[in-house]
Amino acid sequence: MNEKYPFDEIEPKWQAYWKDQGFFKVDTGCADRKYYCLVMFPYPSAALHVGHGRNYILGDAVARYKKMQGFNVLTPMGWDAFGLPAENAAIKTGTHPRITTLDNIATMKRQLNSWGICYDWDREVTACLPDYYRWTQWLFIQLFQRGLAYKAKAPVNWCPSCAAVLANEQVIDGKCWRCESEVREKNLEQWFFKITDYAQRLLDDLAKLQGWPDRVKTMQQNWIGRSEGAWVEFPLVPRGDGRVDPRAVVPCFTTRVDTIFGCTYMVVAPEYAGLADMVKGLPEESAVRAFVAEAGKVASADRAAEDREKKGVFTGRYVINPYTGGNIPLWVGDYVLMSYGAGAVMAVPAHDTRDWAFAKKYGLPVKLSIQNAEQLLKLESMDNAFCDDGVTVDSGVFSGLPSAEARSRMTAHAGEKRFGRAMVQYRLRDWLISRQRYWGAPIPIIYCPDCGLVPVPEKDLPVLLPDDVEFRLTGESPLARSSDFMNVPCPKCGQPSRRERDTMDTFVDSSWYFLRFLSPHDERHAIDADACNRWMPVDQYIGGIEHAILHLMYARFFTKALYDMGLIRIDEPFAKLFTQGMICKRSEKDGQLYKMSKSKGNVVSPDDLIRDYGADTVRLYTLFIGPPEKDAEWSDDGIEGAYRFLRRVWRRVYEQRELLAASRPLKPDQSAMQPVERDLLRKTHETIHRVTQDLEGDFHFNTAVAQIMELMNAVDAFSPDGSASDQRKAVFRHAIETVVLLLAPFAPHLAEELWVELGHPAGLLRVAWPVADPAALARDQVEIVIQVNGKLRGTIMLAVGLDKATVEAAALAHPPAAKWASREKLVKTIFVPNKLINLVIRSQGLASCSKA
RNA sequence: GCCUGGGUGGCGGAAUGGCAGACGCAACGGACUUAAAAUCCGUUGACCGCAAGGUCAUAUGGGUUCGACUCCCAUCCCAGGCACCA
Repeated sequence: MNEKYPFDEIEPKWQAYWKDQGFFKVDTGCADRKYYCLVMFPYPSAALHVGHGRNYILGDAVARYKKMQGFNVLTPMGWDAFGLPAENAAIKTGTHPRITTLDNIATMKRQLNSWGICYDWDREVTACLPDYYRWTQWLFIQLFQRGLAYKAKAPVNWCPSCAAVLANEQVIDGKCWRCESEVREKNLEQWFFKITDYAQRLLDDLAKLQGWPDRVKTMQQNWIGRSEGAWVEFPLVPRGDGRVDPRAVVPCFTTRVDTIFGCTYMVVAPEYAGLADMVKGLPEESAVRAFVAEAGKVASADRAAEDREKKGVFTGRYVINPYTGGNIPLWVGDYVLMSYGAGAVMAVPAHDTRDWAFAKKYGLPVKLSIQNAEQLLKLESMDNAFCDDGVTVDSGVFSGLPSAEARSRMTAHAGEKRFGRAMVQYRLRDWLISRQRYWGAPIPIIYCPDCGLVPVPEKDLPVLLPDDVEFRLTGESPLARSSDFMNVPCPKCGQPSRRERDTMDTFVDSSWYFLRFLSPHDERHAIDADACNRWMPVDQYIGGIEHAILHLMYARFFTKALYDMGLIRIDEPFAKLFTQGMICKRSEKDGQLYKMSKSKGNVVSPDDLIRDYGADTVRLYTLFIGPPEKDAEWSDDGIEGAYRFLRRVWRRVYEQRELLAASRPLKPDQSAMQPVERDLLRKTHETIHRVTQDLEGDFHFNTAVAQIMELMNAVDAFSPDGSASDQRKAVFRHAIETVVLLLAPFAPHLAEELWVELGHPAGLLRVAWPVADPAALARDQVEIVIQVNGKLRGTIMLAVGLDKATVEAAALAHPPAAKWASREKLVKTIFVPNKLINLVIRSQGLASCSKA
């Protein structure tokens, strides 16, 4: 050992040691004290920056802490390795995505290792390799066979830049989640997963997720968007020319059936299926057609903008309000969405802001059907709709009812008269999973002219990606141009057929990988049910908030679907979820704070930092930077502080090496201790207690590290010399050993090295996490805060456990407090044992005033 | 508009009813050094005061309480989610 802190020597040494010792190898046959710690597996984009590092460092610290607590810790890692960036690179450079992806994986794996992050690499899974995507395809077929995967023509989100469709969850503010291009609507035949079948369970089971942050649950709840209401059918008034309508009713969904007596017109979406038939041959037909054509040209994102002026035209048709029997005009309007409810709305301008605006614009009638209990509504003086609940008026037999009651009675009435019923609608749409791209798992379906859609038989899986493709951006899957791939006999009848050309959304790959980690090399099954039932759910899942809806909802859906298939016996995959904040850095260009990204030019490479300061410093600073659930700003100065601290710990052990070697472990005899020794012993155990609490709570690594720094400050202040008593040396040694143990999850290399220097056998992960000794925590004197009228006026040291009267007397004898108290009349005293005494005083004059 | 969070020194942040600013960074002063780096010691919320000490201070304004960063009400601002979803 020497004075210099040789991180560059010790770090590779211990990394090799952990690997050789197989510290994180797990036998999933046994699940005693199991702890499945999982960090979201990354897309192998290129190289990691320190912002990415936060997840892995958090996860590694948790895994090491749990390991030291004696848990059987499973921490696997893999690669979400299919995806567009690699294919886009191939279009530019011609290099096959497999090559760039595997290269990137090698780089990132090296970086994770150099960070000292330990995984059970024997369980590594790589989504783009056939031994994984074979099972992704198998799972697709299981979903297909249960009707949970289907093909349908529908208006879908098309990203022109990615030349592929997107799921609803992947459109953020009308833009592609990956490249931020404006998304366009296209009517295409695509593959969907029927996640809407699970809407209610996905919503209900959020209640089971006690270990999830509320905001993630709220986001999923909003996304699922359940609303209760009624389905009401409005009969079409037969047309005058004798033609018969194919469908005689126009149904709509409403959450406000209580307002229906105020419904003065009805509006259908421009895409409404029966619209062309309804207007055929009418004088209004050409105007309706022109309107529909015009609405189709506007991007759906623009149409959805709330401040956009609503437009519409009269269809020439009328419908009958089934409650009033009255005729009301049927309009077509661009503010009605085809994709929600029935694609039609009953318009109640008096009680709906949007209908109000539309009615005012086109001069449609407005009728009150709800009164406000607090303030009488008058149509003449209203300048907007009244949208709150109230009491029904002018509503026939339903008049005079509170809104809630009116809704239930009126819905029941619709049921009796068979023109409607209660209904629940969800905002959630089915998950669009086909992609017109190469670098994904091929959808294992064959189109036979006679048999139709035929799933690829299990024995023929995987459907391998062909190599004879050219990477071009055409909007059609490159697979379509591989004749070897496309042409295949029908598995059922043998006649020439064609394969599905699209590949699956990469979110399918990540929807089940946490199960595959439990049997990564199983060549006969996708999932090992026994291992899953023993080891699932994941005890602690760690990842970014950006997946609050996307990955985290898809994975929940998959788990539930697999549960229903009887493949596993758990129906929620992640017991606890931790979403860490992003690490940002100020851009040198504009001084603004941005998430680290290559395009912003504000990335910090871990490679340089590990070279200059060592992995432990980078880890410690990353944990210390702030509360882990919040975003944080990377500071180059901050890392110096972490480095200084670790070097100080190293130097202290080095400087005191002889004394440390000479000190015997002593049963601390507190009665014989001097106060400074007693204080350091107490500080040591307080630190153990608080660090453990911080880790057991919400991973407050920042305060945990601060506690250890405080203990180290106390150790430095203590600094015994060679002539110190055995007792003193032992207390010192105990404190510094505790620093080393507590640092083990955070700065593991340094901790391992110093542990050996302190004369212990190698292998800190086998050492039990320290437990605070209550006897050491005890104190015989406490500092009591003296307040006068709630203001701090001094502190005194007193024996522990004194009663109120004694403390009050001591406080009154304390000069500064006595000065304040003596002037006035003592009214009462508030006493918090061992903590505080508050003397409440009133001036004589004031006291008499208040009596008067 | 609705739903979540949040607003504390020069900076990152601590404290969830009981000493506001732990810990770290930066800054300043000092020691060591030919010098620098590193290290060590000290100061550091604002204001008044020679000092003892005092006053103010946790977005703003009220309230509850012996006592409020913490609880309640209102307002402003910031971030995230949802949003023409009937």
